[in-house]
Amino acid sequence: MTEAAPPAYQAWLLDVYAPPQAQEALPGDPLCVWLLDDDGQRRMLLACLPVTFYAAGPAARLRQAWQFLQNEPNPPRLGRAERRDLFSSQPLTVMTIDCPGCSSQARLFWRLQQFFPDLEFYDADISPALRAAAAWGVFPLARCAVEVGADDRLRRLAALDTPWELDPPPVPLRILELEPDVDPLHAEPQAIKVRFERFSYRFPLNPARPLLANLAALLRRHDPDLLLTDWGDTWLLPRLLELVEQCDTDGLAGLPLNRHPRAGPSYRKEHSYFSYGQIVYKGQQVQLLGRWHVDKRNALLYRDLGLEGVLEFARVTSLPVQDAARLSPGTGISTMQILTALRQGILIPWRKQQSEAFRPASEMFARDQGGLVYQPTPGVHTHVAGIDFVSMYPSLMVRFNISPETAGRLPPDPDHLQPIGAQQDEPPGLVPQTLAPLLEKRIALKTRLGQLPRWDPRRAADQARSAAHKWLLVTCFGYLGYKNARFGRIEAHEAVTAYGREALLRAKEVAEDLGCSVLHLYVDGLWVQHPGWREPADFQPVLDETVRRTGLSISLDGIYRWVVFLTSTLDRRIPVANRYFGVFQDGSLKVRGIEARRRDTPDWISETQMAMLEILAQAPTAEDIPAYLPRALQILRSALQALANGGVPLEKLVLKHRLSRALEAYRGLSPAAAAARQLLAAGKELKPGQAVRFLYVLGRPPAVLAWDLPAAPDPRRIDIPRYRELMLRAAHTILEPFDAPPLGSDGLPLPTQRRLPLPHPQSRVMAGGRPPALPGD
DNA sequence: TCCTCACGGGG
DNA sequence: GTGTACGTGAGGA
Repeated sequence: MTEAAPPAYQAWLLDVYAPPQAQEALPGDPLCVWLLDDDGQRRMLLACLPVTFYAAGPAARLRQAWQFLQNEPNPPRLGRAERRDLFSSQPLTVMTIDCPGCSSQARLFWRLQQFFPDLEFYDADISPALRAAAAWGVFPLARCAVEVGADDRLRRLAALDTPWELDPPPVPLRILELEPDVDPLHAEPQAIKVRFERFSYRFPLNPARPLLANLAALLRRHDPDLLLTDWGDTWLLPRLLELVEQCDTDGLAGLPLNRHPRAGPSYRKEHSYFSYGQIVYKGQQVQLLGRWHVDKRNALLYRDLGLEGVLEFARVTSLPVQDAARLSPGTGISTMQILTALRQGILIPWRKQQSEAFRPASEMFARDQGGLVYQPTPGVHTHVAGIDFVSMYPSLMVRFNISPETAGRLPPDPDHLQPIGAQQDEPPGLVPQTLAPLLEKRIALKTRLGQLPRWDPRRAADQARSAAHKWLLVTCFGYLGYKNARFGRIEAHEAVTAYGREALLRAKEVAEDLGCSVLHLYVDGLWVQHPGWREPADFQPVLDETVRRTGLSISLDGIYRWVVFLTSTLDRRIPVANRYFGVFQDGSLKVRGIEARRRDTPDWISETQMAMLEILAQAPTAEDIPAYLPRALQILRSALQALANGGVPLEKLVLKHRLSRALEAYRGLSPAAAAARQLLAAGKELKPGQAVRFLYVLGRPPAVLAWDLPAAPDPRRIDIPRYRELMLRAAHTILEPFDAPPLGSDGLPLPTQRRLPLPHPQSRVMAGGRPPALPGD
């Protein structure tokens, strides 16, 4: 960043942002653009990007706003124009407000909406990175052509590739990893560990001066693009900044965390928010300028996707890498829709005003049914294939052009589901346009994954990238029906589920027409049985014909050696839709809804239940299962013995619950709330969305002991009978379908009378209700 | 027997 | 800074 940039060259785009507030008054209101050159230089260039936003409302108010803006210190250029509003058929007349750059736009908009809160605003809250993405066609890590002017400012930036490349050139990023020697929530760290490539260092926290000097030297020497930390948001970086203050070294220059000159990191406060039907807790964040900070412990997306997935997420959404690692996938899909709208000149509402159009309640009930859920035939089944639609909901949106602006004109009933090749007489809407390339790339990635040999090093990266796409595709459906989404519309949401139900029913018809019986249907998947069929090729005609009749792609999840659909534990006559387990022909298990799949189940129980299932999975056919039951029971008995002897590590008995509300808001004293209170008394406050860990102990209910207390738990207090009960219940779940006799408290079969076989209900009820889960594929 | 609370899905 | 299902099962009163 010291040498002058050549007038024209190629580089990777690392980041785009507005200068920090203290430095806003740069001439021309430029953006900061970070580039990584081929010679390894990291360079910050300033770039001008004029932006326009819009206001609409009654003419008299707009005239007042016009006057107001003209009296501002640096008045923007004003005008009148017609623009397309996604939610109305007529173009909208708007006041255009041209600003020299993003910072002045943000300031003007802030002033304007304070004095004119009754006006509607469009394109008003778009981040600089998105503006740049729309104007220049660039995205994070894009390979770019760069032209630099005589004033050393960026004159032209243009992407040479697209986010849809399957094999983007690898970007030689420099990554410095930082972590304390112990979890700072449980102990006071004594040292900080640093890793860069194959070097690692360990610096004591005390005394602070040499620590800071060493870290500063490493930051200068390696100049990393990414600081990858453990607890960097909540502990490490705040602590380092404190030490900088205390030592009164050179201030920020003493520890160059930021690459941006003369700017400190920015903080975001901790908060809890609702996502995916549950409260999520996000700790305080420390964001850097000119380099990225990602706290592995506080970045949801990073935890799930890893670096490769996060980079892919940033590429396809255009979100800056540092944000991409931390945000939820819902933000990603929303960003992509905004970008599509920006590029097409569609107005982007500031706050969504549009709400669900009034409809009589009866009609709501009739239409808003969610995914189709069947009642499975309970018990053990063989010769069953699991068949799933591939990315069903996003595929429906693309194929049937379901989008907020097209939803009102959709055919009223789903009989219009047409086979492949059907003509679309409307241009694709905003949502399908946004999704189509994503779907295409995901399919291409998955196809390639299927062809890569197991040992191929590209597999891991492709898998992470494929997972990033899956997240985006899964959330786009929820966003369509979310009332606060900018481009959401409930009718579009309902159209998707209606088409989905129709497609699933057609698949069922196909299977039945070809002589199969259908054991179960679940939103985007079906389980079909044919006594004579064993090979994938046998079921292929069902797949092919379903593709023909629905126009959607479908895939064979696998053929089961056997699969068990469970009944309700409260009423043995009622099958439940989403509790089942089975073994594919290759011996791998598929397990849904039972204890081992639940996050709140103690590890000891999950592991024992899975170990028992692994034994049953060794049975070559369903008829052989009885011969394998004794070995499964043996596993159970040794687990119970270990429990009785104190041979189970206490951490394997820990239950985890996520707190859904503030502690005061709990009505009764649930086990989780009781444990959280113990922690509060010990000075550890948990916020909604954080998990509380606890053990069951002897005593009056709720007899729990919080796990993260300062004092180590006393093993003698463990409620052994209760854990035994939980374990027997989990064992029962998987053994009962095989008519295994009931178990005594020692895990031995009880010498009682034979039980009656399960009654099989003849009537299959199709339940409504929204799908409990969203099909990705 | 009622009420309250957390979980699922994906990989 | 962004998805407020809905059915099941467990725990407590």
